[in-house]
Amino acid sequence: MAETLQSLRGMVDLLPEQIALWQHLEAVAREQFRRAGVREIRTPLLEATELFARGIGEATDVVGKEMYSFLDRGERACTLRPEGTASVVRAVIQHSLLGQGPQRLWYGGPMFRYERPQKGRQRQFHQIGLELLGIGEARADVEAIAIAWDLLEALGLDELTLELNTLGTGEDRARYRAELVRWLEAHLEELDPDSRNRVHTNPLRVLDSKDAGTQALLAGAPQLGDALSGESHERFSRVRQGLEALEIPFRINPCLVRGLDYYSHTAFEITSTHLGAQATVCGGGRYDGLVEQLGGPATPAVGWALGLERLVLLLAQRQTIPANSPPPDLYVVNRGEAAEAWALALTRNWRLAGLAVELDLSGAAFGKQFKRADRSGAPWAAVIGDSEAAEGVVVLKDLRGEAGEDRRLKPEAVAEVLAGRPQL
RNA sequence: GCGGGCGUCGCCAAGUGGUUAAGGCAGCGGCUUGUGGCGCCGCUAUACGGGGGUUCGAAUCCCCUCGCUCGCCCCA
Repeated sequence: MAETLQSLRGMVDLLPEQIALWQHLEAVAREQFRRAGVREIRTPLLEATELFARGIGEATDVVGKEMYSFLDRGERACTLRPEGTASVVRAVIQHSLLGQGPQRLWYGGPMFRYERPQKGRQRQFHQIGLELLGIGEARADVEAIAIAWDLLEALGLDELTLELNTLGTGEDRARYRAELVRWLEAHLEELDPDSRNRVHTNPLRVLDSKDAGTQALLAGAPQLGDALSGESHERFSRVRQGLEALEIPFRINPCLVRGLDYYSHTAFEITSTHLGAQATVCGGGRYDGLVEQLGGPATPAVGWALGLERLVLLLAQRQTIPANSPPPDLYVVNRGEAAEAWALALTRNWRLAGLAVELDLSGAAFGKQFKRADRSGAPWAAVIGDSEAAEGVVVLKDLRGEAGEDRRLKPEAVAEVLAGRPQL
């Protein structure tokens, strides 16, 4: 036997058994977006590396060490998209969509990050995301969050926590960052080693340290809230009031810092306690500077992304929906040269009439075929042997009924019987 | 990139140095050459992730390697 091949690390197959769950998820999301007046956009999986470098930020982990990047045959620097927002913004700019007014868009599909796989994290993973472009109102943040929240509720998920924070404007954050770094440098000796490393690479992250000693120390650190302008404060309170008015529960988390550079003002995460270490199901926020940074007109925007693998883990735990695809309506048992040819034609006609029909192609003994018919889960079997083929009739057998007798019917009558309108 | 755990048939799983490596499920064949669900019998070509070593002898011990998995970092 030849050596077997495997999918690449972190690239998983979704087998037929799991597909019903995924399709359910996608259907619920589509319906949610339809109701919310959000249109779908599809962008390429492959983009110029520069798009992500400029959009997400050179210094972030996503860009610095997690991208699937390579040179194509024309020596162009290409990257498999690690997230959706940058591509959507690029497309919106490229096609001047903002000239038509604000854009309410959603996207879905695979994303790629070169990370060590673990629970709820793959190298190829799937996101569904929302972007509201051209709307700067605090109400847009609230609406975006509400759409995500309602989508998760429509999936039957509860025990979710919405965490909320504000990052202020870029200037607010830069001012605070400098202040925080000064303070951290003064207390360098007291920090845990992990946090010490982050003082210069990602100082805001230190606030989120899991080390108890560091957390205690941080009580005396400068607060992001104090560095915010009055306008930023005002804006954040409008977001909070909006959520309260919609009765969407949330928790203020001053340590919540989004990793990507483009965020400003509202930042939020929806987490579950049933996922292990990778608890974030949905993450998002406002990114008012991104469109301009990518060469478009200054445009406020807010959005989020949902991680589908994590949702699937939660749905599978809850057994919210059946995981199997439905059985066929009719199983065609057939044997004999003339019968087999006729069965193929009949199967096609029944399918054209809208029935889900499985044709037994084994040519095996009737007994075997009935066994398979039974296991297929089909409620009915059509039996076609050479005598039926000669007479132009089909034996219709009720596989599930108590006293279901076999009936000899014209093939045209089969669809009627299955539809519950027997015609004798 | 760094830690921990694990790798026996398609799936679950016994076996921890010694004649032919249990068992269950699934699959296939037969009992039953045109009627299934139950039952019985049999099969899945020497299957212990791969390579090397120790030993009279290894799935069982050692080394290396690959893979999976959980966690760190980071993120959805």
